[in-house]
Amino acid sequence: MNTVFTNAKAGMAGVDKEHVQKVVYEMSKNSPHFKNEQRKQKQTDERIAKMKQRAHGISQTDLAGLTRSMDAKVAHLETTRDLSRTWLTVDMDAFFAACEELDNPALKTQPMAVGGIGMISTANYVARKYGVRSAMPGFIARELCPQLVFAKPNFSKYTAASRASRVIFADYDAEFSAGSLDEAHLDVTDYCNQHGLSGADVAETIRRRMREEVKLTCSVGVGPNRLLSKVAADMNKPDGQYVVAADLPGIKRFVAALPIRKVPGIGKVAEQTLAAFGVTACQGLLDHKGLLAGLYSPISMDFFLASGLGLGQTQHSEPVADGEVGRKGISCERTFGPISKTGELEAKACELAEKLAEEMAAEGLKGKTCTLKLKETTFEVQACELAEKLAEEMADEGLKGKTLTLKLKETTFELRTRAHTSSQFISSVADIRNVALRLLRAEMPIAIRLMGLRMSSFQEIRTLPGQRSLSAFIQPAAAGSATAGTEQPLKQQGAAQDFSIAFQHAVDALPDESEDEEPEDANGAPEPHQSSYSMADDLQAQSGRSEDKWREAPLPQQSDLAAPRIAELPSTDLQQSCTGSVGFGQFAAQKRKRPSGAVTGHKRTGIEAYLRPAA
DNA sequence: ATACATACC
DNA sequence: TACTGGTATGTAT
Repeated sequence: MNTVFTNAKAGMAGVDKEHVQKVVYEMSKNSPHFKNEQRKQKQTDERIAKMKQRAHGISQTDLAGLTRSMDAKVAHLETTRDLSRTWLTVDMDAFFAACEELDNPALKTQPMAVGGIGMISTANYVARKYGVRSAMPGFIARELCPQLVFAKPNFSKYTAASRASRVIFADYDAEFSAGSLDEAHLDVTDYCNQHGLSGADVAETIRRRMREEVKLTCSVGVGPNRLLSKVAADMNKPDGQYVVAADLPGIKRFVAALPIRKVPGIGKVAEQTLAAFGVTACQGLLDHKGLLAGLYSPISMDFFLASGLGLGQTQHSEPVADGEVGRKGISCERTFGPISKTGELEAKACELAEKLAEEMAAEGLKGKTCTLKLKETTFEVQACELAEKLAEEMADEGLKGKTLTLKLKETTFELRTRAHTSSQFISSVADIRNVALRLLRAEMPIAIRLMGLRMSSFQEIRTLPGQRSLSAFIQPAAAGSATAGTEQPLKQQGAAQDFSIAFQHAVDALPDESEDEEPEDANGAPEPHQSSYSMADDLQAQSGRSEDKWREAPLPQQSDLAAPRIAELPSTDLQQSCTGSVGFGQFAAQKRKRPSGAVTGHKRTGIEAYLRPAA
């Protein structure tokens, strides 16, 4: 049973859920994706079974001890409660879709989704009535709503609207944090005190200004911390607001009844594992704290209990220190649809086919062998292109990193990640590509639909005072491109204000902003022929691990970098057929030590069942 | 350090 | 026919 697209969401009231579920199932049931979903569900079921077993082994005595220990934890957490702050979470309504309607008002009355046949990122509220929602593949959406209009995503438009909204936010909290293009968290305590206003007043004002100045609607949550304001922002969507008062009994009542799935950080899996122990609302997190402590990690328990108590961040996280790299990683990933299989790749396939024709004549090779080699080479080309993209993005931010992670999504939708940490910081196309190709070749043969590269472990940039890069100084909010997830306080009110006043002009002007500084290589040609970093040196330095088979593969020659690359790249033998398309996906693999137990200033996602090693 | 999983938008 | 892309973090080894 596929439950992916049937979650209760804003705008889903009155939807024929049974019908939607049936359509989704019928469209999915025979696909590799569905098989993968079933595999993952089985994994979750097994995890739950293990947890049940473990729970069964907990004696009454153990349970009493665990409960006492959790009581102490609750008592401590309670001492950290701060009800003196007023937080706002502002969430734009159907953001991408609303931006498209701004440009084409005729769309307002039609069911419309931003995205394509493969994937939808946002649907307007008309489309949501049909069960169409974000993260739903377009072909299923079209089945649910045949009249559905698809709008092509236009990120510069969304970035411009986002910036216009941030100009407003900055008036109420200069250090607001942007969760994504369409969401922000504001500590409006000082503003409220200075102007004798309530959080609800500010929420009203922001919503009005958003309507007038950006021509979009948003929903606002008000609460004494980020958790509560965020949850509140969802309660009256769209175009509404909700206040969780800074009143302890009221907070406890509000949270007790809150379904755990509403808590940011509790997703589909945690919802299921907790439900297996009777926890469906946040009150259950407190009621069963002893049992849960026997099943989940201390980190998870801190998070569960804080959530159950309605505790959340009350202060902005530390600003990124000068010379520090704010982000932890940067990545590029791509799914190769039919497009990557046609055009250029096919032309190259023909070239190779010609070359191989002679051998075939001499040795009687079959055409199928030729095809397999082409497909493998295709992977390498994709890896090279991703390396180029990644290097470009890193150059934009002046980043150098040590750990490169290759992500592969097989045609079965199973994921594989392979990482290599270099002895030196690298950033050039050549260095990234060399590592990427090594990692990739060790995985051959493989049939994939998605490929990605991620660089992490960045070198801290130690700029001298006054040496901040021009682009970072002028456009702090734009430097990271249109990707979500980076938090960058807006400091440059002057420039941004102008932007807001001339919103439409700004939209037109935007594309220019992304290309500043850093002259590019002529014709996108490869980096200089010598590379600052040699993987061979790394191999020597790390010779203790020579049993890794990818380390034995020959180093790609620098000449491989010259276009056309495909014919020159050495290809290795494939044992089995690669059917399906080629793609990219990439994943983070990284750990940061965090003070456990510190709830404030600690963004937490992902709850894992914690199974202690068998004694 | 590496691999895999979960979560958010 | 057809199910994204980018970032962060937790768990296990």
